Amino acid sequence: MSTSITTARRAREFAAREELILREASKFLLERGFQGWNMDDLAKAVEYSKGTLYQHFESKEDLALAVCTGSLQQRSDLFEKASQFKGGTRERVRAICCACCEFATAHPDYFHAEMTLKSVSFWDKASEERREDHRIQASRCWRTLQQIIIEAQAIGDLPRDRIKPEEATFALISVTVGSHIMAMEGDLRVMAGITDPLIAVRRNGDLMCDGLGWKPMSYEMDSHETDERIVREVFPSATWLQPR
Amino acid sequence: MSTSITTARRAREFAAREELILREASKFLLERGFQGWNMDDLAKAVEYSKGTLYQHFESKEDLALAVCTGSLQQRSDLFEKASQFKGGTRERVRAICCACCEFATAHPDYFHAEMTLKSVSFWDKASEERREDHRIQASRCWRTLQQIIIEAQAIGDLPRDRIKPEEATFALISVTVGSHIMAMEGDLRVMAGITDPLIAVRRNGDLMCDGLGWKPMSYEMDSHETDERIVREVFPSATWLQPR
DNA sequence: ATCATAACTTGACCATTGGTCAAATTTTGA
DNA sequence: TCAAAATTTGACCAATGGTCAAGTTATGAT
Repeated sequence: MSTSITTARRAREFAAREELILREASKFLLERGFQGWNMDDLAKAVEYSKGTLYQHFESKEDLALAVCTGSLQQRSDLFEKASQFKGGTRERVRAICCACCEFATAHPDYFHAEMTLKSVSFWDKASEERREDHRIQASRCWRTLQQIIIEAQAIGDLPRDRIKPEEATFALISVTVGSHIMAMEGDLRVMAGITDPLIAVRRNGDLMCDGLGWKPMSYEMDSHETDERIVREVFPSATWLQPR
Repeated sequence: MSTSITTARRAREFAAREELILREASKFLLERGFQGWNMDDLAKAVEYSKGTLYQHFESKEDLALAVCTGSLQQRSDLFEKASQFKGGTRERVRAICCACCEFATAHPDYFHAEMTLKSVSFWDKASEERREDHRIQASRCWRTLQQIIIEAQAIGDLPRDRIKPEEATFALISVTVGSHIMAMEGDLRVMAGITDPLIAVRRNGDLMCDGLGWKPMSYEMDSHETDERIVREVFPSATWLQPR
């Protein structure tokens, strides 16, 4: 009876419960921030005792990191989906920016949570395994974007002499993350006169691409029309694209 | 005796002690993150009792926000100093980017702390007065940059038809913040092959300016020579500029 | 010099919460 | 039907943010 017939079901139930915990914790974390909830609340919400929670996660930080990694995985999934959009390289980066918008709609406060976790004292308290998972997902995002950049340089849409692919990837990731964080900031939105923060995210991505010399330039293409095609083909259930 | 002769000294002593508390708390916050220290540790470090700390700050969050606002004030000061650099508009944005490098050197973990504080549950626990102070400092940064952009559009260095000044400001603030955060990320630095993160920060600022169509373009100017002039004239004690 | 009052400082104490573990409960397979 | 194994539980502990009555010091009038 080394592998009983029940072990498979057990494993499935265990995984399902972990899902449940992650789902509830995700709500708490994104709505209230790391400090805004406690493990007793969560135990009550999932209808298991606290001890059971600690059978899945070795600390509150470990759990929060797992939640973030889950979000990041979805982000990577969206990136990969976007990168398969049929079109020129420049349109495909635009699709990546659209993936960011799709992600931001589903996880509006992800980056705050993420930044909180990056503080030394948090990161240390999570398990090494969980940290590794997070690194893996982060690198998936990175590689998806980098792939498009390499291709663009090979085709000649993006200058090869001016910038190295890693530098371009770094620039685009930076502007995307920065725009997200800033766009979610209430006061800044007012100052910037932003009505739709997600348009601003895509716009900033465009500007960075222009800076990289990525052809065609943003003022040579119809962004809105491109967005409509991308949404139709890749994110049909998107809610964030306003009609013109 | 409505205003005794001692009241002035008292006020001075009070202010001095607040400085002391902020200085120590700043060390703790930037080295260990919000969770990495407690009020007892801090009380011991400043050699006052915990009760006295709470005469200055109404909660740990309130104190942490005050620390961040202090950092942000220094950031704004550096921005204003940089904006007075004698040179073309494009050189002056470069000077702002240099101010960011100067700031990042002195406050390497500022943005992590800042992001942590932005979580709902933190922000709520700080006093309204302290939150207002923070808003004021944030808007100083914003306005300094915006001023240069308006000037550049007036002179004709920056196209007026393509983008509104607030949009340009938003784009540059976003890329700066994003670059900072990403540049401090160990794993990403490896992937991006970055040896000096602060060069990458300035480079991204350059690329965004290029995207905005800000003349002269980055490939038409000698960035390193510009940096040397900026450092000599505005940040003479800077340590972050490598010789060519 | 003395003293009543005001201003300030202190640290014992409280409530909350992350984390543990012995005991209780349930499941398993014979 | 039952003993052993696996799982779940929640009382309990330690750490820590925050309070406040008691203690200490400074003040200015006499």
